[in-house]
Amino acid sequence: MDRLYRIAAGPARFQGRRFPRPPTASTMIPLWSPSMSWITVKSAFKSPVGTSVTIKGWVRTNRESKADGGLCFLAVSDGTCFDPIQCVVKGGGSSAVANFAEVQKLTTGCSVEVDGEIVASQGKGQAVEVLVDATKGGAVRIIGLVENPDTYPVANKRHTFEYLREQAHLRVRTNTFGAVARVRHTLSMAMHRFFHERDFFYVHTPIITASDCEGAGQMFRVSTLDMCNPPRMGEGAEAAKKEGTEASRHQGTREGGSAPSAVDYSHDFFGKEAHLTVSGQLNVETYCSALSRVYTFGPTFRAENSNTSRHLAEFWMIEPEVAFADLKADALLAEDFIKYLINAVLTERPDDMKFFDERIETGLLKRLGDVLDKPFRHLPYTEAIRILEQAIAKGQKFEYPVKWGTDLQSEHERYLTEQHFKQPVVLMNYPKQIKAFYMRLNDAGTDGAPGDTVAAMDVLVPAVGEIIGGSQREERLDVLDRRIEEMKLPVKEYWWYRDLRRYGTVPHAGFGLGFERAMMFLTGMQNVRDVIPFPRTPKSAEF
RNA sequence: UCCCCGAUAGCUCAAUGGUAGAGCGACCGGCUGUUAACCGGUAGGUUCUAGGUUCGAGUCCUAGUCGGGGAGCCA
Repeated sequence: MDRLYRIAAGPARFQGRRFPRPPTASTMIPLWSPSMSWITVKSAFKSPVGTSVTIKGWVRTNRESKADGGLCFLAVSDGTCFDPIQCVVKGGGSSAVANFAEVQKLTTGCSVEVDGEIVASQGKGQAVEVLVDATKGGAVRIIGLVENPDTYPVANKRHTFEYLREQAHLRVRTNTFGAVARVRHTLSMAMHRFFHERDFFYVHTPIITASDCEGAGQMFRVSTLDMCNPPRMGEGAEAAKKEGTEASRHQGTREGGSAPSAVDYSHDFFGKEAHLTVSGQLNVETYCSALSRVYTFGPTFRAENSNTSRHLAEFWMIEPEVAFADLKADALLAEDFIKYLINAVLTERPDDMKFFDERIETGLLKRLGDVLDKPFRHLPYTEAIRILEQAIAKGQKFEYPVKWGTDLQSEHERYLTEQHFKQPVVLMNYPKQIKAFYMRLNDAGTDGAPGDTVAAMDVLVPAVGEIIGGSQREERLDVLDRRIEEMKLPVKEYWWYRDLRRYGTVPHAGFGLGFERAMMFLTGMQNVRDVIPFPRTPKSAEF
């Protein structure tokens, strides 16, 4: 400890023993202090006029002028805020920096270190700028040039998002993707803060799962077996070994002859089949049954062949779980959560949000403000069906029929949230046959439903659609077992999940919020591939 | 996975089956406390891949690859 921190006060005593006093914010002297030698562009903007500063960053644009015997206007960004800072580099007389000829040749993307003075700007477009005058110690040190500016992938001009996706390693240097990155960070922090402030504990649920019981779509296999010659079950094992790769080559064509027997996963790394997780919920429920309020936030994997602007093979999901909570409480938590996130990005990243409002989605700020103003509309599924049927009777056209007991289609959800209510809608109490086994069975006739319903909820928001899916969980072992049986699931696999209902079961509820969908909702970005740094989609895992 | 659309200069897009074009960007010059600058000039192409039709294919046909929009699945 004393190697890292200088201890300001003497040793403390705890139960009679001497301990170094734990460092506090006021006694910690940071070892890593870049502000000693340079400051961020963000803090340069906040520095008073007259301050000598050094900044480091990348050139966004370089404009030249013949005024004052020669000037270069370097817009330099270090990503710490939306705006680059303008550095006015002198090129005439004794004020000229020594390497002015090189500075003139700087192009978009070059990295530089600039010494100068914060001054009030003479031009329009910025309040302050960095004056680089050699007589006042001003200098520009070139750190890295852009070789062949003609082919620099993110030249200073408009690019389509489709093109920039192919330049994912450089796209974060653009206005849009820099803003996305900062808002994404802000959203992560706000999300943790929201739960932390409400006594939730962050639980790291596993990425690899060996239980095939999560049941939320196709999974990616995790294996260390030799794909060309995997061990086989029973007698087939010997045959497969003899035939070598021949056997596996015929795996796909199971016609005639002896089909190779199933792969013996007892020889695999975990001794059984393993996959990447599709949800942390079942695991987090175990911690909920001891810590009361928990959440998990991590990557989630779906091997579905989904080719849409709203799906990724690898995405991040936030899943809170609350003990002693019912569906109503769950819905209110979800609403508080979404509003907290909106407020956080609006107050913490006003520069980026202004940009999204002006260039990405006109009216974004108003849309988000409207969501903050009104309570979410709660609506039973059964009532939603009635509204949709009435809409059809009045002439509204849908591609898919509306019928109690079937899932609502995207077009139905969009109608409800974008046209009928024009605000976020929480749909509740869905027919049991279209929802997962762990959702709590409602009493017969809840909301006047003609069939059995479960305590499920979906939060639908304009422009994005389903952003949250959640439910009250089935805490009654006998009812849970009946549901597992009805859905023909392997009850043995759920032994530890069932244990939670055997030993001190409690009502509990939770939801899952797709982090990238929240990003789309908050930024107005229309493609999920543009709100995650390195998107993974079918046929695409570059970078 | 299904339906529709697309792939031509670094980028965005034109080009009736008959010599490959523009804007932006880059480079050079002019002008300017500039800032989506402006004006003039220069360079830049195996038209996604493989077949096919044709005297002749960027253009028509077949297959494939990749990309986009929509749908399903969902978050």
